[in-house]
Amino acid sequence: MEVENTKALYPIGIVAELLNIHPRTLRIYEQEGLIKPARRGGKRFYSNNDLQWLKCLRRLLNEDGLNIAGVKKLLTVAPCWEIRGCEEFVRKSCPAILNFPVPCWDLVPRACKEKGLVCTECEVYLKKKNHVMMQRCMEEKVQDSTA
DNA sequence: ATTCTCACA
DNA sequence: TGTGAGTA
Repeated sequence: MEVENTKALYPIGIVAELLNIHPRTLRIYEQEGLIKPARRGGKRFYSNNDLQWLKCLRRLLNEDGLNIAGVKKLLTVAPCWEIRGCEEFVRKSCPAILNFPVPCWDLVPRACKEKGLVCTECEVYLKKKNHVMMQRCMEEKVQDSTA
């Protein structure tokens, strides 16, 4: 049965235990804008989508040689909906990438625009590349590194 | 019992 | 990144 993956259910302690990530680290990820857990009464609560994203983030950070800055960059240049041509109603119910710090549908390729530069090819290339990376990452079966 | 923020190593 | 302090 498909429950709401967007519902914030887990407090930071549970998430930390489930993913073996120090609470401090989780807070830093949030501080860096890489994750946006819900807030209830000043407390953080993560959804299943958040967990999935965290697993993906972990892989990006630990295995794919990316750092926080790198992941941030990735997120700023990956308007997947534009690449896939998703309708608005599709975007709003996208199960994979949903609880991102910045909703994917709000992302706008701005790197070049701000500079008044028009490197369309480069932009498209990056978007596709990022899209593929994100898709693969989110789809991957994550093996808990429960050491 | 838990989490929060902040400072410090 | 991880810990300890002092709260809420």
